[in-house]
Amino acid sequence: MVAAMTNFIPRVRFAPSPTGLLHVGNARTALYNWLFARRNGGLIFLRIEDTDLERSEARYETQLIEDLHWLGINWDAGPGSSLEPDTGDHGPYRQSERLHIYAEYTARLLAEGKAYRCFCTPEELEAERTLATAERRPQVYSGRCRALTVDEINDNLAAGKHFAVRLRIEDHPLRFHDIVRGPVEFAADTVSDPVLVRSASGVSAGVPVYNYVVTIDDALMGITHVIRGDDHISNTPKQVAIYQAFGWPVPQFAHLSTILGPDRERLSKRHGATSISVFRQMGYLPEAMANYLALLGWGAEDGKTETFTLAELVPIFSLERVTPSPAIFDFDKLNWLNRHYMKLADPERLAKLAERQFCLQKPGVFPLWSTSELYTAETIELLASLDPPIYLDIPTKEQIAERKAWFASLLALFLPGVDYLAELPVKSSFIFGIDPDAAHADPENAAILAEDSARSVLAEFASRVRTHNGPVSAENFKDWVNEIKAATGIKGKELFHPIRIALTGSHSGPEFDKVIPLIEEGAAMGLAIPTIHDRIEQFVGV
RNA sequence: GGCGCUAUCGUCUAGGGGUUAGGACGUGAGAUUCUCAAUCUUAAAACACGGGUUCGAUUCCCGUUAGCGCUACCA
Repeated sequence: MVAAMTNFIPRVRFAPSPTGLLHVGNARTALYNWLFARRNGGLIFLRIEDTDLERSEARYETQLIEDLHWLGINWDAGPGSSLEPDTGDHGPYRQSERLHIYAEYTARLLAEGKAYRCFCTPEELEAERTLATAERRPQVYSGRCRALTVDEINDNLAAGKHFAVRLRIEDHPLRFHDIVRGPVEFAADTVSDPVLVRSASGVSAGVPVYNYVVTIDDALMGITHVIRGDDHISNTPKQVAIYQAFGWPVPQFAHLSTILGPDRERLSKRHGATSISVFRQMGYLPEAMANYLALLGWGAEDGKTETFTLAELVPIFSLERVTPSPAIFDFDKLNWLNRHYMKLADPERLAKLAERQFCLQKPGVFPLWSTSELYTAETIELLASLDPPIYLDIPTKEQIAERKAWFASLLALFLPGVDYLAELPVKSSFIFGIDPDAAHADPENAAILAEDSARSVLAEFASRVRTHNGPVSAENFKDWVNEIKAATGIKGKELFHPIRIALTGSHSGPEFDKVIPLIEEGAAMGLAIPTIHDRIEQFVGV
């Protein structure tokens, strides 16, 4: 590799437009840039492409930075850089703050005759294009204004005609090396002389266009490897021509394939979650997301290993192993990875993240302890010692410990069955109470409950619950089940299903000897959770 | 229409002139369980098509087809 030859330091950039939430495709581009930079001892910059002032919004930039950090990606310069202030030696890193830079380069190109003024109107250009399509030719600009004489130009200027600045494409093939696709070549006559600077009157008058700006920025920032989406392949010959016109070295390119939805169309909102923020809100773990993204278009050399931390990825990542073909986003595999990382995750961290999900979905019961984290024990004591005392409506230390333990057993019970944390409150919903009417109304439940055996089981069970004092333990439950089995001769499904429906609203769910204590302990703790007794009264009372 | 990119199980991929074409997700079956999930075991599942080159091609070349991207004075 080039890097091995000298003390050459690769420089890459991630250059998103802050016009929306960070999409998984862009996130993967960012990740590959980051991995490449870290692998090769290079530098990575974040450059905000906000020249589209109408669509760009500051809040998207903030969110973007947050999402990248969440994934574990950092950068050496640019907004949000943790390593260097925004004033890096090649800044500023927002294109809107760089507008003053480009004019001198345009002047230089014009002076050297490498660019020219184009006075063609949009209508004329449109007519050229329709003609070209009709004649089955490539839609390239005719180059009509290339040969304008000095007098003609001056006349046009004097007449107040608007002009764009176009680059003169030399008559030789435009080639570039693409690390993931190999050599790519475009014939010169299939590429229009690109517009560098707009002519149109109005706000965008004289504003340089994307292809031009990107190229100048990349060159000025010393970018050596341009790693980006493959929707830029067709832009690349134009950019190469710009590098050549300035006599700048052409960087290496790596065009990453598109990420598709299950229907082979570009992944979009109608396929479900597509932005990093949304996955994050749903309670996906960043290490799962990063791992999945890394796997989407890249594979380890052994062809077998699939789970990697970012740190493990860095030493083995290589752009040469990136696949050129488009990849379909597989939610199932992401879920599998997320389950994998949930098993490995620190329980405290998981509990914190999970509690957040419950706070959103079960506000009547939660938060269990997180409010208390806003106050120190000293503050609480101090307030309580005032005259008159102020008691904060927050749990005591003992209560918090108790609740954390309870929540931990809830997690232990339900975590294996969920793909991501937001599913937790849904799957465990019955712990917090059920709707007896809905439970009866369910057709499968109704069929089970209609059996005579179900009636006798429930009657037997209810009488035991009613005569029992205090919380029902797993032992109590086991004894009762055995007693009922002996008394009625009913066993197996016929025995368990009706009880399960009465207690949980469904004929399937986690083991009773875990569920029963969870319910009773939660209720005993004063959480808004109906006891076994409450549930039976409610259910058989219907 | 033009230009370009792509093509191995349903999906992500490994491989590479001679292989039982490997792994993972998902799916099926079995074990376990009152049930679900989890877990373990196990099975099915692929080189798009047609021509070359070659003793031999899924692998190299050409073409076809299909998919996607670009085709703007958007980014």
